Amino acid sequence: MQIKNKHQINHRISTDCVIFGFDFNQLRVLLIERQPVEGVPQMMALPGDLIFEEENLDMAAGRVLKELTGLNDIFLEQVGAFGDPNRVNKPNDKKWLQAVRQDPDARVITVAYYSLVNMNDYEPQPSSFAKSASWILVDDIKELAFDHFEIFQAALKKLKDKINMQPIGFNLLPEKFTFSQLHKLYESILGNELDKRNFRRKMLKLNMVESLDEKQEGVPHKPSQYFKFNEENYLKLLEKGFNNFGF
Amino acid sequence: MQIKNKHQINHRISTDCVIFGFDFNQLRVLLIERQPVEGVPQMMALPGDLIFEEENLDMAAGRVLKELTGLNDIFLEQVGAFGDPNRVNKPNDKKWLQAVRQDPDARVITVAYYSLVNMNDYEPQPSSFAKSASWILVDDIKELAFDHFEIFQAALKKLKDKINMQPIGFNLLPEKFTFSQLHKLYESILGNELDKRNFRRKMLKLNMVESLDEKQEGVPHKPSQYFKFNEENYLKLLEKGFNNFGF
DNA sequence: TCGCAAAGTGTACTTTTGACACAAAGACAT
DNA sequence: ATGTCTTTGTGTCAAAAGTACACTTTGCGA
Repeated sequence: MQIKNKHQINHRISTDCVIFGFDFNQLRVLLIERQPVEGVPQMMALPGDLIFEEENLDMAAGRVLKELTGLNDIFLEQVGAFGDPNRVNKPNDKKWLQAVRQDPDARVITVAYYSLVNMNDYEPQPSSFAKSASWILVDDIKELAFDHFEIFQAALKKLKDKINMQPIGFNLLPEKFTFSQLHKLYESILGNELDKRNFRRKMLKLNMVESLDEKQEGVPHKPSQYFKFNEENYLKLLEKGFNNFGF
Repeated sequence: MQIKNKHQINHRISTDCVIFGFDFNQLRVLLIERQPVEGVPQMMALPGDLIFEEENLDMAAGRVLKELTGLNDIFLEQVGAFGDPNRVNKPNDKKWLQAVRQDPDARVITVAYYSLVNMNDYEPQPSSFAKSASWILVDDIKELAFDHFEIFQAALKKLKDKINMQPIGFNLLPEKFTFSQLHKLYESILGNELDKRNFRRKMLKLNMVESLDEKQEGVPHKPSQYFKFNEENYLKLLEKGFNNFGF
């Protein structure tokens, strides 16, 4: 192992975000439509951007999220780094091209994040790339540009694993929610059915949700009670050396 | 968000490896002694290197592992990307200095990996940085150079979480092992005691280990049976939609 | 007042967990 | 050969958790 010029390679680092939302029925991801490019099949992509000079990784991901959704202080966690010198499709919007042209040998490494947002809070932003954003059903995502499909899969797996270890699902719901919304959310994330009664029993036993003195109104059936997440009780659970919900 | 020069920043990407080993009693990590540098307190560091031109991330981590331990085809998994433009201590061995000097603004981003090796297979390599490597008890690691302590903690957490989801612990043991070695291994990783009988019962129920027709010899006490990991049975478990061992 | 649609509730059975103590095997020293 | 030392290996019982399953309640609207 010697000192060689081959170390002296430039890298472009970007960040891509897998932004999950929940429409009270199914799980969705916010994807952007890429500009059509000749000879390249049109595919959707994860929102992302190059990293600015004065930013660290988390800040860059937060910025992408903010520019796209208008949201701040949102659940955001790293998935990992992806990238290969032989990466097939190079990105081709203007910024990327400009950056890459100046140094054609630059490799692209992307640090992926996933984020959980309450879809109701989302408002499309006027920024250039945000205009073409839309919420796509997770089950309908079959391919994405670049290596974004691989990133998406890794993010989804991470979400599945983590929902068993931390109460992160509440980030996808409004502050007040019904039990069936919560139930459906867990089913959507985990990808399988959960018995309604057993789910409710376990949730209540864990003591993580708290019933509010408020009911649904105007629904053509028995109105459901509203609940909210109780963080204090969750912290108590943690102190007891808790580590797996077992869903 | 406009096209600005601030995008045009160069990055050095390195990889650092948290290499875990198990001495049949406690968990250890392979650390290297850094060259003493004036004015900088002497601390141990994770082995790592810049990424070569023709490599992808996984290959670079594999190369570091190989140069240090002589081992190939070892369990190796990404922990994540770390790095901050304001990173306090910059590395200071020669390669790093040379690389960084040519572009003093270059930011360092490191992609961390963790690896599980059988300590018995390890043989110190003659390569420069491998000479100063030694196995340090996990419990004795209180500080490391750069942001390596943070990386180490993230790797250890990942190991703890993952041992409940996949049978990765066997990578730390020889092919044949005794039940108490396995038991002690799980205790070392999880950081708490596990009841001997209950541990054995669960392991056997899961059907992941298989008893061999071979016993310890020459030990001044009742010799223990040898066991080995049974991968087939584990795959059957997976098919049943298995996801958590619950240790 | 009837029908509809979703909410909300309990029980019996099985499986898993958790706590706990003593006999068995072999090496070695006397 | 006998005793001592050290670690292996084993079973039970009670409590907790998980699983499977169906009917009543509520409010709206026709």
